[in-house]
Amino acid sequence: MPPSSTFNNLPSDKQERILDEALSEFAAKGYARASLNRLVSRLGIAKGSIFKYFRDKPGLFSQVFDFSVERVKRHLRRVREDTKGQDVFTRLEISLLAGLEMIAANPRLFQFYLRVMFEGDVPFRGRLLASIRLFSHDYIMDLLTDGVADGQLRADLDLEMAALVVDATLERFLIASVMEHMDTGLCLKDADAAHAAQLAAGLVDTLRRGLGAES
Amino acid sequence: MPPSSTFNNLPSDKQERILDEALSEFAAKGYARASLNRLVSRLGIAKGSIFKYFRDKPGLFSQVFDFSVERVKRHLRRVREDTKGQDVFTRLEISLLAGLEMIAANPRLFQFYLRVMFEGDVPFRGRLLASIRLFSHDYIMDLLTDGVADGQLRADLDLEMAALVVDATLERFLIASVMEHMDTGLCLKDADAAHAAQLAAGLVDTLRRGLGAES
Amino acid sequence: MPPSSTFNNLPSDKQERILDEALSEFAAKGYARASLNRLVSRLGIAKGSIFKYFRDKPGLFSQVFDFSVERVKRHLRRVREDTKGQDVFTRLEISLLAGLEMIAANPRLFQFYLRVMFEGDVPFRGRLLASIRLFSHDYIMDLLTDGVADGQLRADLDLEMAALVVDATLERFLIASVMEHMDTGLCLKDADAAHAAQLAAGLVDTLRRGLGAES
Amino acid sequence: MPPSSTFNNLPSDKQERILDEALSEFAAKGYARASLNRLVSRLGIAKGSIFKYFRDKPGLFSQVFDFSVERVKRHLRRVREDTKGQDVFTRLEISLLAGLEMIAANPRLFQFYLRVMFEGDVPFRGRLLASIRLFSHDYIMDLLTDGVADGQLRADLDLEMAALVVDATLERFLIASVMEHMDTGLCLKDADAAHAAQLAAGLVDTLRRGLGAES
DNA sequence: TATGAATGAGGCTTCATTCAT
DNA sequence: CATGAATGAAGCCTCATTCAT
Repeated sequence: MPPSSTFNNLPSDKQERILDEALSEFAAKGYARASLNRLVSRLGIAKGSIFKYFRDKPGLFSQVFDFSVERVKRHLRRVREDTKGQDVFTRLEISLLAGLEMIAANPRLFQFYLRVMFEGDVPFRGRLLASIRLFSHDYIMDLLTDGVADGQLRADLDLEMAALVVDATLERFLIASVMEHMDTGLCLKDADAAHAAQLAAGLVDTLRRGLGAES
Repeated sequence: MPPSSTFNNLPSDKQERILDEALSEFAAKGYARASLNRLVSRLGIAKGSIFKYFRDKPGLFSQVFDFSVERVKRHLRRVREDTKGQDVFTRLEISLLAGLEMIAANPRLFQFYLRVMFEGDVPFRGRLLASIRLFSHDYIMDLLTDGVADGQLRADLDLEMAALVVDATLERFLIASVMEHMDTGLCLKDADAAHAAQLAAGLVDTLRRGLGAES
Repeated sequence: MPPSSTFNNLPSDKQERILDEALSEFAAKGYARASLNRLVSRLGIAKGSIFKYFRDKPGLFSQVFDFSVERVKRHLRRVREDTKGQDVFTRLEISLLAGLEMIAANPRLFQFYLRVMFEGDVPFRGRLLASIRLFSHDYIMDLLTDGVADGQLRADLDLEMAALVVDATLERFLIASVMEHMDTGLCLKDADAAHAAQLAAGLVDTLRRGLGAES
Repeated sequence: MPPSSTFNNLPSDKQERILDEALSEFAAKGYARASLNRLVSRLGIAKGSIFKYFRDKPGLFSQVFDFSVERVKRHLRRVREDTKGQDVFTRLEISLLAGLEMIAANPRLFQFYLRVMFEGDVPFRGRLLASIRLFSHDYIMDLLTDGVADGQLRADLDLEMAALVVDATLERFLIASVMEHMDTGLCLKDADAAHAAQLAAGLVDTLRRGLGAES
C-alpha cells in the first residue's frame, strides 16, 4: 500500500517531518499504544490529514517502516560502494561499525525495529521482518560474491550457507550490544562504543578464520 | 506488595487459574495492551474481583511476575539439587537444557519475560529485571563454588568474574534460541530442540576450555 | 430506624469506635463520597457487619448523626446544669464559648454538620436539620425561662420570639467563626480562639442590651 | 487553562448551553458527584466531546466556574456603571440588592459557589475562592474611592480596612440570606425578598453611621 | 453472629476513525 | 484538499450491597 498521492504531492520536507515524528511515536510507544492524537498535535496538522495520507493506522505504520528502513539501507549501500575493492572482512567490519554508529546516533530506529520484533499485534509484521532479512542477506551476499571473485574466500565455500552464518552473527551482535544497555533506554553510551568496536574486530577475525582463504 | 488476603484465602487451584490466565494475557498482549476486561470474562469472574485481589493492574502484573518466576526458580533449584556431585560443566549443560525445555514447554513464560524487557512503560520494570538477574547470578555462583571445592575449576579463578561470563553466555544463548523462532510465535519446534541441544553442548565445551582445571 | 439489636449487643467501646470512625469518614468525604470499604478496612471488621448493624449506608449515616449530636447535647446539657443559678446572659456566653471549644477540639463534628447542610442528596436531611434546630431552640428556651423567673429579662418579653433571635444569632456566630477559617480546613487556631471569645462577649452584650431588664 | 480551541470554535449558543447545563450538574451534585455521563446524555452529545472541549473533569469545572462568575461580574460591573455619581451608600445598597436578585433569579449559581466553599476535594478550590474575593474587594474599593472623592466618606478613612469591613458584611449577608432558606433548596421566596430588602437597608444604614462623613 | 468473596453498575478517560464544512 | 468536531467502544477502577459459609 503506497502512500496516497495526496501525501506524495506534499513538499518533501513536510513529508519527512511527518514520517520522522511518526517514527518517534512508534519507537517510543510501540504500535498499539502509539497515539495518532498525540502525533497530529505534535505535528500541528489536522487529524483527518493523516487518514487522507495513509488511510489507516496500519497504513501509516507501514509507511514509517519503509521510510525508516530505507534510510538505513541508503546508508549501508553507500558504505558498500565506498569500500569497494577492499578486503571482504574489512568491509564486514566497517559495515558492522556503521550499524553500531547508526544505533548510537539514532536509537529510535533500532527501538522501532525491536518493537516490530517483540510486540504481538503489529500489522504486516511478517512482511516487515522478511523485508529486513532480505536486505541483510542480499547485502552480505554481495560482499561475499566480491570476496570470492577476489580470491579472498575459500573457493569451495557454499555462499548461501556462509551468508546465513555471517548474517546471523552480525545481527546477533547488534542486538546483544543493544540489550546490554536496555536499562538505560536502548542508547549506547560513548564509552561503550569503543568497547563495541574492539568486540566487532574480534568477531570479524573469527569469521575470517572460519571462512577466509588459507594463505 | 503481596496479593490481598482476599486472594490468598482463595482455593489454591482458583489462585493458580487466575494467575495462569493472567500470564497468558500479559504474554500475549504485553503489559499495556493486556485487557482486564478480557481476562475476567475468560475467567468468568466479576470485574471487581480482580481489583479486590490485586488492587491494581500493576499489582496484578507484579503478582503474575513473581508467580511465574517462582515456577522457573523452583524447577531450576530442583535441577541443582538433583545434579549435586556431578561435574560442574555437566551441571551447567543440564541447567541450560532445562531452560530450553521450559521455554519449549511453556513459551508464554519466556514471551512474558521478553515483554518486560522490551516494552517501555512496564511497572516495576527495573525491580523485575533485577530480580531475575540476581537469581541467575546466585544460581551460577552456587555451581561454580561447588566446582572450585571439587577442584574442577582453576584455583585462581575470580569467581564473580566467571559467574558474570557464564551468566551472560547462557542468557544470551536462551534469548538467541528464542529469537530465531519469533516469527512462529516464540515457540521452539521439536526439530530445533535437537539442534539446540547440540549447540548447548558446544557452548559449555567452550566454557570448560576457558574455566576448567588444566588436567 | 434504630440500630439493629446486633449492634446494641456489642461491647459499648466497640460501638463507639465504629460510630466515631464513621463520623470521621462522613466528615472528611461527605455522605455520598464516604466509602464503606475504607471504613471497614480502617475498623478491621467485616464489610457484612456494617450492613448487619445498620442495614444501609443511610442507616449508618443516620446513626452516626444521632450519636454525634447526642455527644454535643450531653455536653451542652451539662453546661446548662453547671451554670444553673447564674445570670442568663453569662450562661449564654458560656454556652457559646463551649460551642467554640467543641469546634476547636473536634472539628469533625462541625464539618459533618456543614456537610449535612450543604450537600444535596443526604438522606433524612430535613429530619436531621430539624432535630438540631429543635434542640437548639429548647436549650435556649430553657435558659430564657429561667431568666424570666429570676427577673433578669424584661417581663413583657415574647419568649418564642426572643428564642428565635438568640438562636439565630448564636448559630450564625458559630458558622461565621468557622467560615473565616475554611481555607485552613475548618479548624480554629488558638490565636483565633482568644479573638473569638472577645467577639462572643460583645455579641452577648448586644443581646443583653436588647433583651435585658432595665435596671 | 483555557478551554480547547475545539470548544471556542463552537457556535456560541452551543457553548453556552454546554456550560449552562454543566453548571446545573455541578450545582445540583457538587464536584465529585457530578456525572459527565449524565451531562452528555442530557446535552445529547458524545462522551468524548466533553473531553475534547475541556480535557478533564477538573478542566470542565474550572471553565464552568469562570463562565459563571463572569456572568455575575458583568452584571455587577453594569450596576456600578449605572449608579455612577450617586451616593456611595446608595450604590452599596443597590449592589447588595442586585446580588439578592441574582440569587433569587438563578439559585444554581450561588449553590455552585457554596459547593466550592464547603466540598472538600474541589480542584482549584483555593484559586477559585481567591478569584471571587479579589473581584469583590476591587469592586467595593472602587465604590469607596469614588465616595472619598465626593466627600461622602470620612477623610481619615483607611480605605483597605473599610473595604474589608464592607466586603465581609455584604458577603455574610448574602450567605446568611441564603442559609435561612437552604431547606427549600437554596431558593429565596418572594415574600422573603421583601424582607431581605428591608434588612439590606438596615445593614447599609449601619455602615453609613460607621463610615459616613459627619455632616 | 461474623465473615469476606462476588457482583455489576457506573465513574472518568483515550482512541481511531468518519465526514460535513 | 485540509480541517477538526463528533463519535462510541473500550480501557481501568470504585462502590454499595448480597449471601454462602
